[in-house]
Amino acid sequence: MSRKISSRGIERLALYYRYLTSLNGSEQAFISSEKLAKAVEHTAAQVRRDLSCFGTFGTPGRGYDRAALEEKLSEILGKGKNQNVVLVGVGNLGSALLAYKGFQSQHYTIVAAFDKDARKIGERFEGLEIQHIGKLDEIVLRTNARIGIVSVPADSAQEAVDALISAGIQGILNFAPARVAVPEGIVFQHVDFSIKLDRLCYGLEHA
Amino acid sequence: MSRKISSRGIERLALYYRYLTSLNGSEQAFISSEKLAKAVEHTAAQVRRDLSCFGTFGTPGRGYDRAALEEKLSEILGKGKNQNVVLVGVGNLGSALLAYKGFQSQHYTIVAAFDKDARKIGERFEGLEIQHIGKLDEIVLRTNARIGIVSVPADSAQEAVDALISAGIQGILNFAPARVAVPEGIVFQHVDFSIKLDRLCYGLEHA
DNA sequence: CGATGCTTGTGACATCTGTCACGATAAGGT
DNA sequence: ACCTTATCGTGACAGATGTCACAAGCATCG
Repeated sequence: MSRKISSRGIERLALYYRYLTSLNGSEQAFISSEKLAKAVEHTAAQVRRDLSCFGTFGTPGRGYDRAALEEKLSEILGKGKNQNVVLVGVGNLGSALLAYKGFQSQHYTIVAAFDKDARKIGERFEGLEIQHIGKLDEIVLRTNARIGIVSVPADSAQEAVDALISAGIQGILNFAPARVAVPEGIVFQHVDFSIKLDRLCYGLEHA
Repeated sequence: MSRKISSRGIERLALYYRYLTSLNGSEQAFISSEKLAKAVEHTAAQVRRDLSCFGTFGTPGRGYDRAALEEKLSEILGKGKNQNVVLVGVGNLGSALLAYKGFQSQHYTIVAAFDKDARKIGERFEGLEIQHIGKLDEIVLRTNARIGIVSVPADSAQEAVDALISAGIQGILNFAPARVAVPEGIVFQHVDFSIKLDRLCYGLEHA
């Protein structure tokens, strides 16, 4: 309880959770901070510190109850209930994301896909019919989606974000390589491939 | 020159660079740390500090020479020459990455795509013929590619990474949601969608 | 039931990262 | 030539993040 979790700490929690689910069921009933640390490539102290931010659920001499910890992390990360997600921009990246199994497996369901290109409307991807962006409000309302994925080109990103927010979306995962302005209170995450590539390239130059 | 650049600092450099190229050519000949900061949503002091790590190329009273700064950043980031890139795993995500214009535009060229599924070999995507993973060594050698993109499922990630490294690849951009071991000296970057989604979800819960 | 061994939770410390504020410097006008 | 204005570069500071190391706690065994 001693300290506030760091922003990066939250991502580590998600890693811990992913690891725990990956050894699904059985195995050992308890897991030590040491083992957990090895699995996600961090230090044992780091793991304990992160977890201690949300209470004390380890037992000295044994470690953490695997199932209980998994459950607790699920709760902390807000994975208790399924999350409905809408996606805007069904280009190459958008359709890859629609098909990406990594999302579906973990409590996320993409319930609708939108585009503004009239030619795409009506096409089906992965069982979803692409809808016109104009129907966003109605569908967000009906599905109670709280999360929106933006996979449009850079120059349409702000427009897409604005539309999502005005439709009532509270969290946005942006894949467009552009800075966008979001009002206070909206949770925002940016995934930027090309910056990572540049980062890689820098590493190669300065080896 | 005063301080060593931070890891995040490098990503900011890439942002500065992206911004500078976005106002391609003309406009104003000079740009201040203030303007640059606004554009990428950081502070002016941050921008100056980041740039100062690589020398002193601003002029008090005027700012930074736009073209010179762009050139300098290009050099720092190792973008002077074109980089050949190979891609392993042509599933949904892989084909999206092949088509992703964001890469091609900035000094990166995907020169080959590999898969281990025999049914996919020979198919063409974006002008590239998908090759069997067995040809990796030969093609890396011929094209002088230094960077590899991994877009295989989680359980094949380590295998793909090992193959790339033994073929002589020096930098890896991994999209598979898995931890992989890489030897000392290999530059490694991980893009993890689902962790970002989890991060988002946490933000929604603890608003 | 006490001794032993393992592992947690956390105070204190170390390090990394970002911000502030100000002296220094260049350009342009008077 | 000097004053004004704009803006840089950076020392000093502040805050965030990660590591160390150890007292305290539970389990197990003889």
